[in-house]
Order: sequence, then structure tokens, then C-alpha cells
Amino acid sequence: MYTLLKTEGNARRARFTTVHGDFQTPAFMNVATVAAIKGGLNADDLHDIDCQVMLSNTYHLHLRPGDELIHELGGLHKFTHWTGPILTDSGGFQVFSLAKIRKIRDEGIIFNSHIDGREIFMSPEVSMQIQSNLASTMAMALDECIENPAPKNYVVDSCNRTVRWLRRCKAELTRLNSLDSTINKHQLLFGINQGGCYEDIRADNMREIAELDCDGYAIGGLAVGETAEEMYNIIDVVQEQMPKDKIRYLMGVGTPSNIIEAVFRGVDLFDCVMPARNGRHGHLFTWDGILNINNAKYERDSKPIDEMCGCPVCRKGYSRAYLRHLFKAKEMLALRMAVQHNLYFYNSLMSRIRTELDCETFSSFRNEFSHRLDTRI
RNA sequence: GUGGACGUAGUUCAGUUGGUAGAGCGCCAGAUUGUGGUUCUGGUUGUCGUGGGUUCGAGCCCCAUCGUCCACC
Repeated sequence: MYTLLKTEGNARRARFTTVHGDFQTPAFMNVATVAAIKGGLNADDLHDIDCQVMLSNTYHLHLRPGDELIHELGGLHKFTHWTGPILTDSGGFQVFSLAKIRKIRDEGIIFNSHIDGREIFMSPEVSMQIQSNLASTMAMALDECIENPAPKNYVVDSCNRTVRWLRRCKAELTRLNSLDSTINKHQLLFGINQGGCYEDIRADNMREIAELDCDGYAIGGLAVGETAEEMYNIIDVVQEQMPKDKIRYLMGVGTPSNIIEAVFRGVDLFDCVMPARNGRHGHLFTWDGILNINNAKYERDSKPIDEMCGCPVCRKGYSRAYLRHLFKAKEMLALRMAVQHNLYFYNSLMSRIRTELDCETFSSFRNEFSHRLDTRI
């Protein structure tokens, strides 16, 4: 349940209530694709970095270890020891990211496994069955994420198909939630808006899926090739058509600046691999901008990554010089510390945004930080 | 002492019959948006041990010398 607490312009401050506890929005979901945060963080570590929501992936967990196995072991919460809310992505993004190995039909998607090449069929019903087995808090509808730019007639056909899939997802999830064997009988369903960079298709699509009364709505298919300005424009167009009383999730976005700009435009929820992936490559987020810890200038730097940061790494005073050494030595501790820092930074960025909204000072915060946080130092 | 092998980029080593000195690693940077821990893209690096000689031209051939290593005395 979405409870709006405050607004500032289009920006929204709210609380989202689930069977696995509440979380405060705007929020960032920490990505654990295969039920693990890459970099070696477990559920206890997630608490230490102020994570509110964990995100896992239907496609990846279906392939390995298998959703039926996770169901047998009591669902993702028991499996991972994470007790808070979990959102599962539907597998739709893999149509985009693994595009070389798939066929899309009206019935569903045919993948070849990136692990062993075997053929996998993913229909809206199958995706819901997998996510029901995983017993996540929130399930995503199966969609097709279209690359930008794409021909208009293809985008129209694809969006129509994604809407038909959403109806099937909703019917199937209603059925699954009523079964005795289902672990989470209150699993929520989020519909996904698509439409590439075409304003009219985006708006029509959003109006159409809003009528289906989902538990939340996502904007998909952004940050996949278009400019930031095009992305912000699409968010402006879509949010006009989004229900005011439902949570809004911008999928796969983004940089700190992208997030601030999207919150400004009315988005509540985010996820992105950037803090984890870039962290693994030594790019660390700070309140002064982004630093690359591999750079020679940090060789003798005894300061923490960010003196303003309260993460488990900075709080204890581990130095930039030490982090740089760990990266150069290719120690796994480097990955762990970098990911802890970056995810904490993202979670604390969201916390800061919520505080600014509570105090009605978000727009001045945006003016001061939106550009700065994405700058390289 | 005698015989032999080897000295080329920070490092390990290629380098054809004598014809504009190369690679891997490292180093220095950049990229990354519903995941790429081993990924991708660029860039930097030379008294070819030293000194002579032959040659139009030498990392390569010849002489000397220094150094390292091996074998035998």
C-alpha cells in the first residue's frame, strides 16, 4: 500500500507497506540478480549499508539454481536470510540485454540459456509462476524492453503485445496467489510502461495499463541508448498519466543526478547496477563527485573515500591508499569494500532526498547537488 | 684458469638472409544505467650492456671489453 506523506512540486515523499515490512520512498533497490550482491555482501551486510529493498532476477534464478528448488526451500527470504521486501524483475530485460539469443512470439519469449545454451520458454504465465515460486514481495510483469532508437511501427506492436502480456500476468498471478502451495499469497504485481522515445505511444500505453489497476507502475525501456534529456522528457510525459496513489518505479536508473532529476519528476523507486558494477571497477561515489581509486594520485592518500560518509568502510577510516592497493592487488576485499561504500552512498543519497522532501528543501538540494554528484574528481 | 650460453621497454621475452625496434604482463587513463568480480577501449615505455670495426645501411656480422649464469679444471 502506497501512503503519500508529502509533495514538493511533482516530487513525492511516501511510505510503501508490504507483507515483508514498510519502506520509505524515494528508495533505491539494491541489486542481487542471482540472490547475492556482487562483491560478497550477505543479508547482514545489506542491513549495515541501510538497504531497504533487495532486487533479484527471475530469468537468472530460473536457470540456476531453479525456482522450484527455491520454492522447496521456502522462498527467497529463507534462502538468502533477507527478511525485508524483495522485488523480482521478470526476465523482460534479458530480451534486450541477451538479444542475440532470443525469439519473441505472441505466446512468449524463447531464450537460449547464457549458461549452457539450452532453450528456455518464458511466457507471462511462466514468469509469474517462477516469481511466485521465488515468493518475492513484488513481481514485475513480463515486458519487452526496446532498444532506443527503434522504428515507430515496431514500438507500437511491441507495446500492444506487452499490454496483452500484462493482462495475462495479472490473471495468472491472481490464480497463483490463491493456491495453497503458494508461499507469498500477497505477492504484488507492477505493470511496465514502454514506448521508446515516442511521447504519444508512451502516454497511450500508460493510460492503457493504468486501467488494469496494478499494485505499482514502472517506466521501462529508458537509459538504453537515448540521451538524459530525452529520458527526462519521457518521464515528464508518462508521469502525467500515472495514477497518483500508486508507487512509481524507474527501471535500471541511474546516476545520482539521474535519480535526483527523476525524483523531481515524481518517481518513487529505483534500481541500478551502476553503484555495484562501477564499484567493482574502482569508481567510487562521493558527495564531491566520482573518483577512480585506481588513479595514481591516491597512492599515498591516507584519507577515507569520503570524509562525509558513514559507510562501514569510511566510518572505520580505511584509507584511499589501502583501497587502491587492494584494487591493484586484485584482492576480493577491494570489491567488497567498494560495493559496500557505493551502495551505502546510494542508500544514503535516497535518505538525504527524503529528508530534503520532509523539510521542503528538495529543490534547493537539487540545484546544489544534481550536477555535482555526477562529476569526476 | 679453460670452454660455452646470455645481455633488447618497468618485467618476461620475440626480432626472419643485415633494410623504419615488437608482443604479453605491468604502468597511465577512459567506458559501464531492470549486472560484466577474470569485461571493453585508448595511451605510455628503449643509449638493443659498453667501445670500436665491416657495410649505402648493424639488435643481427667481426674485434675488444664489462656483467650474469652454466660446465670443466
